[in-house]
Amino acid sequence: MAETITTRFAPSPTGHMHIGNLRTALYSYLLAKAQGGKFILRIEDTDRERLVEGAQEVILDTLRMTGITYDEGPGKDGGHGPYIQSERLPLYHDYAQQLIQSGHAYYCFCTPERLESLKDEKGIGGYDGHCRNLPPEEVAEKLASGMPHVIRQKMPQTGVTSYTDHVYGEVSIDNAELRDQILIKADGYPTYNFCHVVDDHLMGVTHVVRGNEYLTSTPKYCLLYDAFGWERPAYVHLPLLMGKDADGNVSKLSKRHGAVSFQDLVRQGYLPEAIVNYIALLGWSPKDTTEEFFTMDELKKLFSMDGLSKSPAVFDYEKLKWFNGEYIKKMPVDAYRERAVPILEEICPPGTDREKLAELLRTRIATFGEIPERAAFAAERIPLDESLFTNKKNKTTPELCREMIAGCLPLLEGVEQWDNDTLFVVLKQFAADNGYKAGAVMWAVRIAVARLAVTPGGATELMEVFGKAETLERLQEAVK
RNA sequence: GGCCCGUUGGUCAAGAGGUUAAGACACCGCCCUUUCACGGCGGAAUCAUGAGUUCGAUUCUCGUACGGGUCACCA
Repeated sequence: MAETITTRFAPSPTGHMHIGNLRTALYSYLLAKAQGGKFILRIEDTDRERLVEGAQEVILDTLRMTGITYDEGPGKDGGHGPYIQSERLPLYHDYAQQLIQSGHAYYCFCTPERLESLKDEKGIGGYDGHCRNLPPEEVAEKLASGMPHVIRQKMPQTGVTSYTDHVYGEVSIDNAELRDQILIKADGYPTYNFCHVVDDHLMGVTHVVRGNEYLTSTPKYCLLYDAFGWERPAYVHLPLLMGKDADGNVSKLSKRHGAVSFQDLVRQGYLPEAIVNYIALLGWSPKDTTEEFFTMDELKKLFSMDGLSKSPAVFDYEKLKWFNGEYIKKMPVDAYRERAVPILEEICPPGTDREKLAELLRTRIATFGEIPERAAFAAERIPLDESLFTNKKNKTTPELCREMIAGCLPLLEGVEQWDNDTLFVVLKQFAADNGYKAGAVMWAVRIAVARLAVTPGGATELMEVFGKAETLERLQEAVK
């Protein structure tokens, strides 16, 4: 049997799902699934100060909405639980003790103040190893007296630590660069640096997929594996997602670049499928195809590590919008109506044909969030700006427009079958009978009805949306 | 600042020694057309830079520049 792989997604419950995190989850999931492997979800809630209520739900909801399903995780024990780090505390302490026994870790009693004094004016400066070689008696004494302490990893002070990343190749760091990082904090909780290593090993994770901000700290984790005598996992570091600010500067994607959480994007009217499709292509590209549209199932078949890019990718909201617009066009009619019509029902007067309007809007919106704005002209009669009547191509003027509208009004009043096709025939005939250009009549009527230069449909389509009564009132208002 | 990583059009990107250097978004033009949109067609636009290796470098090597990441009792 072929060797099976296991990946994981290990988010912190921060209350929102950053889009970069989501992409990490996606790639991690896809990597496992592309090879028939296992995907684990683990909650890393060891930062007690940043705990947010309900945050775990946000994570679970996001995964459910995007179709990223885990084989093991909270509520789905696969024999490696619990999957929430705060419920695994004794484990970490046992392993930390093991490291102290073997001389790979030690107690440190330095105060936060002393640590702070070690930093330079730019806030840079690491631990100096002050407690590295405390006499055992002193340690025992301080421990017995209940003095606050942390446990630090003892780094080698010479030599080089290297590992091979699947994206970036060999990465080497001088051990002298490594500081004695904290494994167990003063509050008894482990740091990410420590517990993720313990958990990944215990849970059988074979491939660690994460953002490239961990690229240079990975040697420290490798050293931990070595200290325990555990086999190091394969590392797959992902290029970062960047945002571009108004000045054109790029940096790690954050709130200042716009909506960056999955929840925000959904709230703005983006479809999960579109978001997934777009971010799948940010930092990865499929082989042998220029295709842009992929379902999760297709991605699962296509994903492979050699399609991963090394360079950071700028998140382009324009392209996301385009994807979303395409997904909206592809939605089944019923699903689309279910989302669009309620929005229109809230803002448009009762006589409006909301379903028709929704249909007209469909090819013109990129997100559902645009609907209220695009339909505002139907929500209420905006004042008519006479200058809109002037149109070069159709050679119309306000005077001519009023004349044409006044002329066709009686005809329209007699129309029984109030729909686009009928109205179009009637107005076209009216134009022909009176020596007007059809385009000119359409222009006049559309402007008079919508009071907008750009509308989500032609004159007669809008007339159908407004209904007979509202249309006639709007037209009469225009020639008064 | 030290260390690490990266650099193909405005953006996402394919290509990995010899190519007219794909494709997509955005942009521009034309067509379709009762406006806009959709759709169709076309266009402009890229290998950061210097040196080396080579018959030949976008592709390999080194330097430079620029960009990013990281140096927490955060993950």
